[in-house]
Formats: sequence, C-alpha cells, structure tokens
Amino acid sequence: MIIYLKDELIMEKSPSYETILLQMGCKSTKSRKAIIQLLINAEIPLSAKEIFYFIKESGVSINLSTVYRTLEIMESNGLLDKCMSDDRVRYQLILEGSKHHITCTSCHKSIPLSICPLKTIEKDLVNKTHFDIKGHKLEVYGLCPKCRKKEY
Amino acid sequence: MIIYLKDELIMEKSPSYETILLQMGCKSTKSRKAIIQLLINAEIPLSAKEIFYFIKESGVSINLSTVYRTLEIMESNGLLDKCMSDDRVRYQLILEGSKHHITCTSCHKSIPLSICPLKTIEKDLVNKTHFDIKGHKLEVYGLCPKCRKKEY
DNA sequence: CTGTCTGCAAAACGTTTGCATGGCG
DNA sequence: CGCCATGCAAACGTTTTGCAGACAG
Repeated sequence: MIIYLKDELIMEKSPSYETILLQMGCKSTKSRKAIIQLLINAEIPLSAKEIFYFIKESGVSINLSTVYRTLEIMESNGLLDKCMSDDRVRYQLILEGSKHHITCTSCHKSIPLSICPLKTIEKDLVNKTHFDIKGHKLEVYGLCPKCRKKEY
Repeated sequence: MIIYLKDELIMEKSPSYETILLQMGCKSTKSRKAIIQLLINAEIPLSAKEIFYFIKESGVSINLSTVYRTLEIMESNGLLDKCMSDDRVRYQLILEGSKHHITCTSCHKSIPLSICPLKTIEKDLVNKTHFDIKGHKLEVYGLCPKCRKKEY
C-alpha cells in the first residue's frame, strides 16, 4: 500500500465495502463481500477467474457464476472498469476522484494517480470537435522500480 | 472523413495497405488486404465478427479464423489496439503519430487526436513514481455532434 | 416470510488449433 | 516449387442462463 501524503500526483484512496455495496443497491452476502474486498485490496486488474480462485483459496466458498453476476452489477453501476489488460479481460475498481492509473507492464501493479492532464485541454477539445464530452480514460504504462531492477 | 488542415488538435492520417503489410512482414493476400483496408477506413473500433461480416457482405469470401489470425499478427506487431469498447473486444488501427482518440459513446465513431496531454506531466510523473514509462493511452468519450442532436 | 442471491449444470458464445488444400513469391 | 496462408471443423476457454434451494432483510 503506497501512500504519499501531501503529494498531488500519487494517491491511494480506499473506499469501504459498505460504501460500494450501497452504491450497488443490493443485499450483503459473503460472496459479494469477498469480491468487493478483493477488488479494493488488489493492486492489479483481475480477471473473473483470478477473482474466483483468489477467494476460493482464501477459504471462502464461491461460484464463478456469482463472480460474473457481481462484476456485472458493479460495472453497470459505474463502479468497475472492464478493460483489456495483459491481453485478457480484467476488472479494476474505479476509485472515486482517481480515474487514472500508472501500471507496470511486468508485474501489473497499478497505482492510481490524482492528476488529470485532460483538464487543461478539455475546453479546447470541445471547441474543435463539438463533442459533448462525458468522460475520459488515461492509462500510463511502464516498468515499476522493482521490475526495472529485475531487467538489470 | 474529417480533415482539419492546420489544426493541431484533430488529425486524420491514413496509412496505406502496403505500409502496414510491410510492417507485418508477411505475404499479401486478398483476405489480409480486405481486413487492413477495412480497419484503415473504419471510423469505429470493430470486433472480429464485425470485420468478418463487413468483408463477407462486400462480396469478398473470408473465414473467421483468418480474421483472428490476421488481427493477431497486427496486434503483435504493435499496429493494432485491442480494447474493450461498448462492452466488447474490439480492434482499432494505431495510427502513426496519433495514439489518442475521441470516441462517440452512441455511434462509436472515433476521431484521432494529434495532441498529447501527457507530455506536460511525464517528467513529473517519472520523478514521483520512479517508473520507467514506456507508453500511455488516452481515450476521451462523449457524444458527437450528430448524436447530440438525436438526443434533443 | 418474501424476494433476492447462490450453486449447479448446461448452453451459448468467442477464440484457438490441427490438418489438408490452395496460392503467393 | 516450396512455404506460407486459408478454410473447415473440432476443441477449447469464457461467459451466460434457467432453475431449485438457500439466505438476507
């Protein structure tokens, strides 16, 4: 868990299980708790299968269908980002106030960023494209300090 | 086809089939030509199945396996971006010098952008995260002028 | 107690693969 | 002509679905 206080660039902000469940508007069950908790703690985007196995190996019995169904609810509530990562479909919690990440292409660790470079160009973009801009997504890729060392 | 000359923000740059084939380092066939040409002309990210049907309906006989195999080659050569778009896996040509797009969430039309807002913050990012930044991806979402009107 | 959620098994779907044939260079 | 690419069909992995029983509120 990385926390840089007074740093405007890097940020780690963990929502609570309760908050997320509330936003999902559904009942609290042990499966959902395990899935949400895992996504909160995960530093890398996870596939449905990975989520399933992680939880199973932690001793909580769970079914793959339940994982898919829970992810579906979270996604439709705008809480989860479904993306292609490492050539697989993976899911990552959308942290409030932090839509952007810097991700390691080697270990897939993902650190949320608090900056948003789009703010500077958004108005200009609207003027040129006449789009009604609803949102955006920024992903930065590279090697984290640890993996950098491994590659000498 | 949108072209704004002398505009630093929006850009449309079409590579040729020959250039792409050369970068792929493989034989020229009618299937590959059809796939690459379609991706060059497409204004929206396409799924494998869509590519397959578009080409078939244009009168060129083609097989789904061939589509997948060609997309695989293009992707591994860094010519194609495989992403989740409209909740499906879709492919989009990576235009040289233009890695970013503004995409309509309604009709999925995608316009390449020539600006790169990351340049301004990249150095700062390196200092803070100590990542060896290899690349990045920016996607802007919204409603294009046409779809804006449809929604009154 | 009621409606929602889960587990299970089967189905549906998307993607990959092996092999024989076809076609580019 | 030799090798690479294609078509086909089957295999494979992922995701979805229907249903009966379990459980939260």
